[in-house]
Amino acid sequence: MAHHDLQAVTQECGDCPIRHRAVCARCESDELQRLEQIKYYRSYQAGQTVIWSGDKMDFVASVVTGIATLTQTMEDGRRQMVGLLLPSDFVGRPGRQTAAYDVTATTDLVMCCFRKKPFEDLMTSTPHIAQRLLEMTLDELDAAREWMLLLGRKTAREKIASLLAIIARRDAHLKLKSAKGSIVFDLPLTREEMADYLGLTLETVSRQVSALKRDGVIELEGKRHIIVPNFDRLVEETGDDSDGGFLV
Amino acid sequence: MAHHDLQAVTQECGDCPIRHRAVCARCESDELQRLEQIKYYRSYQAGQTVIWSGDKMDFVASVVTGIATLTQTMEDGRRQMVGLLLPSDFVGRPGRQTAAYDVTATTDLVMCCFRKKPFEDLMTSTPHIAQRLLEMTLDELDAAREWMLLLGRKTAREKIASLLAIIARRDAHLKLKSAKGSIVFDLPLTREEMADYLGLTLETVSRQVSALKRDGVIELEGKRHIIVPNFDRLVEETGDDSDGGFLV
DNA sequence: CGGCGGGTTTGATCTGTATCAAGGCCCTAA
DNA sequence: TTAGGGCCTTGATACAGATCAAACCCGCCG
Repeated sequence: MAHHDLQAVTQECGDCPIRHRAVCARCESDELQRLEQIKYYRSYQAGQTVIWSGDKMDFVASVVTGIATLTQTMEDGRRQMVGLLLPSDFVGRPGRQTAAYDVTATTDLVMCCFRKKPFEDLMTSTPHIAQRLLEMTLDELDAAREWMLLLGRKTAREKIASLLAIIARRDAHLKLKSAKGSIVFDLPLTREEMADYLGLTLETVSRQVSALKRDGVIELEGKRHIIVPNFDRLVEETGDDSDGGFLV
Repeated sequence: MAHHDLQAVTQECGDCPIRHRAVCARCESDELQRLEQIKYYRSYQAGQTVIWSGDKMDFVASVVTGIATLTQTMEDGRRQMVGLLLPSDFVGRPGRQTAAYDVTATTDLVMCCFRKKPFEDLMTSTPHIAQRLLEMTLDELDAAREWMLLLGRKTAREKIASLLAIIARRDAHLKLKSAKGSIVFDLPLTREEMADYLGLTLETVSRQVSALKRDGVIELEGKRHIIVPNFDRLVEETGDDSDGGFLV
């Protein structure tokens, strides 16, 4: 199960998701205790940069609320998003000194941080944490490979449909399903951020969103509020095997 | 250090690289002993499929010699390579039943396999293995993200240059440096495989290789033998920050 | 109320890469 | 020796998406 219901997490494990994601699955109370002792919180405003690529990064962290992105930028300014961090996702790499990517808050953001050194110590002494982190990293690697197929081989229309399906799917449980089974959600990204995610320009994103609307695949209320009347129809547009299209 | 010299590995740790990559770094003799007991070897001919996406996969493995690829294929036949496995790289995922990608031998290939169940048992009982695997997976994730930037934002010429630089770099220590500092190596991939790696068509790959040759960035002997007279010049063509261009 | 700015849409045009097609090179087998 | 088949190159053309440019929407502030 790639993503947990945030509410369930917080109910089960207190306010810090990493306790669930990284430990709780097989937790022992003294491990929790020790994590508890080294954690602290940081908040960021929408648009704020959490850390720049190349900067010293002396903590690892887990997203509590809000959304952050990992991006790479080329010298001439071309940008590619390489990670989209949702609540309970993990940032940072044990054993690395400096950040490899720009991390930016795209919404207001709260992260639960652990200073790197104590966290690494904890990791070597409590095997469950490394195992949990391994599982999470393997999930991320799978997601990255899915993303590579999208970037390398999908058309603009398929890319947009895929992104909408990903967003609809990942937090389907938080969203309203209207009586007749429509799925409704708000885009957490600007057109430009969508473009950076998909390897397109913002104009192309805008055009393809309009095209999907014109063709009745989605409906729009304002710029950000999306209604998907028929999820299967959307999945057909992604180019993916349809059976991957389960909705939790 | 992302890749180890295969010879050093085999000298140090016997004939099975995973012993080094997954364990040796902090090894204890009884762990080695137990890995030893569950390992076995499999060989494949160039072009042979190791496993199809969706097939049952009851082992994990490590490449001993040769090269394998991970690819994803869409229903209509579009293909994207999502992994390039070199000696000492790891395949398979503890905790997953079925293969997520097609695995293909692009050269003759020898893999060192471990049946999944005993390997998982070993993993839960010896923390070093999970930690080693975590490091390796994080390296792969970094590589995947680099690859995403390439697929999403680089031009065809930059993609080709990047791939050549990656190949040149990864096994620089195996290759001849001629007197005046040229780097020389053989492409392990066909034009079509390069295209699947880069999200291009084989015609575009061919044209851009010719263009780099015409512009003196590389020299060709036959179709596969590459001479890079000036590595820094090649790196300039990749679009990457130059300081990433260290040559081990 | 009016102006302003960020995010967005839409139009016109350009261009890099795909597509379609032909031919070359080299190895192997008859 | 020739024939066949991978693999690769090159040319002509088509087209998806980029680029350049203008205008829209809407919330905010003076």
